[in-house]
Amino acid sequence: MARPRSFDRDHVLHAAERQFRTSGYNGTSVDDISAATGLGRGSLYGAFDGKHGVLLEAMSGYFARLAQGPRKMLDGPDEGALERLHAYLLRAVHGVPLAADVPPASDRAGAACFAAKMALEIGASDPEVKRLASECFSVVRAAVAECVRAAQRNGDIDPDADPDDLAYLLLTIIRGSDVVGAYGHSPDRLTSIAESAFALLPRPRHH
Amino acid sequence: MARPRSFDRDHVLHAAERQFRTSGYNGTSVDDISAATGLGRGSLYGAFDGKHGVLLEAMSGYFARLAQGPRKMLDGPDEGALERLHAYLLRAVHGVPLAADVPPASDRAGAACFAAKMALEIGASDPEVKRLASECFSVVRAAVAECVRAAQRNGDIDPDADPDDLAYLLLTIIRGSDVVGAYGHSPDRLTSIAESAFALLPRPRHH
DNA sequence: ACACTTCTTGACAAGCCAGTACAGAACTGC
DNA sequence: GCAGTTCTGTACTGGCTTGTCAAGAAGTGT
Repeated sequence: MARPRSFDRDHVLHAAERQFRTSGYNGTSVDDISAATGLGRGSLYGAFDGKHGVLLEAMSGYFARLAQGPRKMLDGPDEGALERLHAYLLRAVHGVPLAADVPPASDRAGAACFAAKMALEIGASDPEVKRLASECFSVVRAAVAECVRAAQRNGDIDPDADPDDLAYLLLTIIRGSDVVGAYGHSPDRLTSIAESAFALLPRPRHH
Repeated sequence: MARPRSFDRDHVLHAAERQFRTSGYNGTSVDDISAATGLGRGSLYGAFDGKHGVLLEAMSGYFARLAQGPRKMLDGPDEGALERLHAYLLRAVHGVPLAADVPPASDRAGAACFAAKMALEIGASDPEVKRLASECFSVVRAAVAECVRAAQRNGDIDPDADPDDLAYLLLTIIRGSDVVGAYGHSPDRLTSIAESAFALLPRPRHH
């Protein structure tokens, strides 16, 4: 029995995320968010709780989206696990797509992990941002570890290797490609990094 | 024939770097720099050129320091090259020390690559910062690649492996440990990541 | 059709920030 | 000791930023 919101919450959060991504947290003003989303100041403070609230909700939305990606690409039967890991790695080094778009190769910096970027900028003084970023990393790491275990069950990865160690290493490579890839290196180089990492995975010793 | 400066330039730049590291570029005001360095506004604008000038000079100083690290640890005869690479990797994942201090394990986030952090925050709109960061990456990558080549000459790494590919991969892991290590993971985990990466390096096939 | 609730818009005030200007201090060289 | 030059500290200004407030618009349910 009241006036409904005239904007799509997710759409607004996407626009805000894009703005935070390009200008950083401290680099974007409320007016910037207002311009990017089309919302007035009052609406922003009513629906969210100002700049910081927008960030937190945008990061939560990002987390929900991010969590789905690896699971959809990595979960599955043991048989194709290694191939799924391969495909995921190749895609992950090129960044996380903002929405359903394809990751644009021309703007690798803009496709860097949103959580990582925010955590690096303000995580030291913002425990909530820090926690959200940790969760983002954990969900990827867990999915990768599970896929490694599946590949081990299928005899494609050395069963003596610690799947958690490998998952940490792969996560580190993926995050590293955000910063290495963003500045000065071509998409081809990123692909080559992913291929090198994949080729180095410990294969089972031949009987 | 004039009054000399009463402060040590490098000392000031170190303090400014520390401030930029903890608060980010947009998160630190000129007054913050003033408080951190002890210099007044006038001196800051006279010696450097305001906030941006301080950042650029701090990054240049960082670059000079950074460039020395890998060279001192990695350059040398072919014989110990693999061991030197091992030692460097183990140290690099724990961050870059600010000065001659030991890298404090309790503040891995603060020991992240200064250039990478600044580039991620403002590199998209600041070509000079972007360029300085790229140079930082290049100097590390070149030193690592040279060490890989030395290890190959000594028969410790598969001669068929592309040393540049490996160097890119190792650089990516080192940069990734900045963000992965900073949030939620213990120093032991970082060591384990470095050991895993080292163990996966392609060894020469036995004759 | 009406009353009620919520949303939206624009404006406002208090505070912060970067950069400048000016006055005084300190040091050098003669 | 003095003139000249540079450094140092502080006050000031114009602009930007954040968060709030009040007035009007837009639906909802009866």
